[in-house]
Amino acid sequence: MTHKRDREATRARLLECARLRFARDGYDGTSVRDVAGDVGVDPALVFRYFGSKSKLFTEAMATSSAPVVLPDGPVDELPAKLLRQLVFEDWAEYAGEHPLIAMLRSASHDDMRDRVRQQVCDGYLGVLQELADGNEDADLRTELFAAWLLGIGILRTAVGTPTLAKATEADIAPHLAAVGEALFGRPIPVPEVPT
Amino acid sequence: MTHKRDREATRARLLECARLRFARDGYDGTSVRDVAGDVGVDPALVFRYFGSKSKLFTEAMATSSAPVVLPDGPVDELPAKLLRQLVFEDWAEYAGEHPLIAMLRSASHDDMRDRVRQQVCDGYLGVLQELADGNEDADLRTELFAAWLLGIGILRTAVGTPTLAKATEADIAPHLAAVGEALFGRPIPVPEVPT
DNA sequence: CAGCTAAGTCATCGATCGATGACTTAGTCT
DNA sequence: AGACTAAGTCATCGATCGATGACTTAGCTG
Repeated sequence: MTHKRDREATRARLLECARLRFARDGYDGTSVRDVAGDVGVDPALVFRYFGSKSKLFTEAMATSSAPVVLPDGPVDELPAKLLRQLVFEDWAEYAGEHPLIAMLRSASHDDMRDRVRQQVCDGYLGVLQELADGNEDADLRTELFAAWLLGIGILRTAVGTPTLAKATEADIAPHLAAVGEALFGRPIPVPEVPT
Repeated sequence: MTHKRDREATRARLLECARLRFARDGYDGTSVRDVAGDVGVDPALVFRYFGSKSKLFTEAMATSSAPVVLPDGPVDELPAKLLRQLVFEDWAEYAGEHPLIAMLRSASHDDMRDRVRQQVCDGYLGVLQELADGNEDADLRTELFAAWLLGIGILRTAVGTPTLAKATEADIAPHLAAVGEALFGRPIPVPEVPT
């Protein structure tokens, strides 16, 4: 029965609470004292463990027990999987929203902006690109589709538009198929929604 | 030749600089001292004129010499007009972005969130709704289209995705027509782009 | 010029924030 | 038990922020 004082456990709890705060209130809206208070620990400990608020943010966004993993599988099913992950998955560790959308709350800082762009470009645009193969303007079509998914997520949670906020995956699925086909010129199957 | 000291002129300059700062750096990222400094005036004057930082923000976002005016005209042309206004118009007074997107930078505050939602719902969704007439899920289709426009704007300027950031209105126009038709089941004319 | 009014300034307060370094306490090992 | 180490705390600094109230000065009028 060792460790009531457990460095790694405390560190992990700090990261967990930091994730929630940063996702919900943004970088500026979250103080180190807030995070430390959630854990019930002295604020100075945060600096001992992470060095600075900025490094705490970086590590909190990078590490998660439910990490963001890009979907794979047949290309035709990617749009539906991305919709599910970006819009409908309940990212409990990030206050309910997808980490990317949560991170946009802190995007008034240039380095956060860069981080979001890099994540979008290197991640989501890459897996979508295959869908646009064979079309001219393939890159543009890809980004336009990504813009749609991102916009849906933002309108749903960050803005809180009435109909979209209540919409289910099954409600949106047929329109996903229609828009996907319009952009990529190939049939996009309606995802199976678990009932 | 009266008035080197002109209350209304100074007020107007304060509002102008506040708009730029708030749009570029967000609410938290902008200090009253910043705005006063831009105008070359004492920070205390800001409180004398506007009462509080929050009221300064409200008035700065509400008043503009280039006010946001919802497009009208034939419904078929609305999507193209909205795309132009939301994504391609250079809102110089708001640091280049549409006021709505600029305002999203301050959306970590709940009242800002409410303001954005109200503007979207009462404004843009209203003028778009007519396009979805006759479809089932009319409200949902409308919001999905609005989400697309918003997402394009955000990906273009706030995130800075490479292809979209360089895309012109003429590049996007054909895809606008395709997606619009997919969502609304009616032909959406490609907008005439001035050359 | 005198004097009034309004535009603008100065000094300052209280709170909060990120950050630092010295200190205290809990847990383990001999 | 006593000492050593690492986990956590305390006191505090310096900067910044929003906000307030008393003060100064510019500009018009008689």
